[in-house]
Amino acid sequence: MPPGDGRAAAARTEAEAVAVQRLLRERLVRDEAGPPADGTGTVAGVDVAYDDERDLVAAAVVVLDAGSLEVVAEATAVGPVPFPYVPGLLAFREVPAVVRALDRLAEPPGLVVCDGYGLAHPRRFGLACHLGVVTGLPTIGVAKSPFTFRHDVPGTARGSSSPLLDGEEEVGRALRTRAEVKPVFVSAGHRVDLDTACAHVMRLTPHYRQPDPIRRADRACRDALSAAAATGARGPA
DNA sequence: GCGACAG
DNA sequence: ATCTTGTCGC
Repeated sequence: MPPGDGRAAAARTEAEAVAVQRLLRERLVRDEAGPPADGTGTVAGVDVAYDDERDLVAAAVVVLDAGSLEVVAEATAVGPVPFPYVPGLLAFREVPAVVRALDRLAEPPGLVVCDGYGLAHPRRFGLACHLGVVTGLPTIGVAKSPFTFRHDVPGTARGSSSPLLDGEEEVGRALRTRAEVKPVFVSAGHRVDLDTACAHVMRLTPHYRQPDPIRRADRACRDALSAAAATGARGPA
């Protein structure tokens, strides 16, 4: 499917969503290393906030220069909530608004960092994989909890990691981005391998546990949601 | 069947 | 995700 064709990934029921995942998964590219984590190019963070009372979802994309980590572009999108929260089907709730926000950028980012999982998923097709296949962009997932997977506690030094395991299979990595602080859970998405994903996450976490682009996107989508809720509007004026 | 379960 | 004060530490 062509990049930006978000509607092709829509679903109304859980069974339909699972079927869509299985179809989209065939388009997942796993044999590319991904953009080098050497400070060149741009990296975007995406995140979404909800107001279920008002049936509003707000997505934000914040694009940073990969070297300086300064913001070079930003976009948001607001709309109705398209799908309930179902573990394993988060993408159907988040991806449509994120795709609309990405479409508003003048230039596509070199890498997209998602707040959630990629291959670390019951059907190996988490949010980051889904967004990557739908947009064609390289993606990785960075989650704050281990979901259903197990892992040994990594060393306490920044940069220590241990495999995130589904049985014997390494589906991601518990990566300590700050000494003495809970690790984050990194997994590959589309067109990026796990080692490269972890290297990017290290570069993107000079100060905090979570990658800078994610933190900025988190703030931006909350702001966009507040503005939309106050106005009663579903788009910028 | 029951519980656990990214955001 | 979201509801929410103070508190500890750099």
